[in-house]
Amino acid sequence: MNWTDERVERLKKLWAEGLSASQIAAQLGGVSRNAVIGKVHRLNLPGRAKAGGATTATRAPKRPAASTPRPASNFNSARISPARAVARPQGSAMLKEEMDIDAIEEVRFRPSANVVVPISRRLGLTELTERTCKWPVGDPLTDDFHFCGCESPDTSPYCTYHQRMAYQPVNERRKAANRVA
DNA sequence: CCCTGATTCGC
DNA sequence: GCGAATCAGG
Repeated sequence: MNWTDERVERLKKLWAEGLSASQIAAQLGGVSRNAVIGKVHRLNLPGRAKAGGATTATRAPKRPAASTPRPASNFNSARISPARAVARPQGSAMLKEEMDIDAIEEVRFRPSANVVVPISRRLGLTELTERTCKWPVGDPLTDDFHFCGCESPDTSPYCTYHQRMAYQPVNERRKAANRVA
């Protein structure tokens, strides 16, 4: 995974918005937070530490809107807490069963307390490339339908977040749904 | 422990 | 230039 101009621009933007290095790494995909931090330094982007010492982000106590829910377009939250916030509030058009499965996915596919959800780039079908996540978002019958569009590794049609969902067998998902219901 | 960013250094 | 390993702090 190399630092293309496009990825560097996204890095700069997200860093300027105050997202943490690990969050940015999740948005870009294919890089670690260390890689992001390293790149930030090489680009001479303004760091977040106090001048001088070898210490850390003492400053930047209030990050803009990064770790708190964003404006709330349907998929654009940076973080969600476990049992909360369904990622696809396509409410009216969504089947009840589908909502249940989504809710379970929120809980089942979390590596830790928080799940970093990629910010959908809301690409249309014709905007997809080999390396963009092809996870569909929303109801295909509405104008709002789009694809995740985040960076995906060439080994998968999906970004790292959606791979977890894509590879979960459907019957497993249904069983899980029944268990809870 | 979870997280943060900063630094080092072999590649 | 890159980023894993490590450090140091919250």
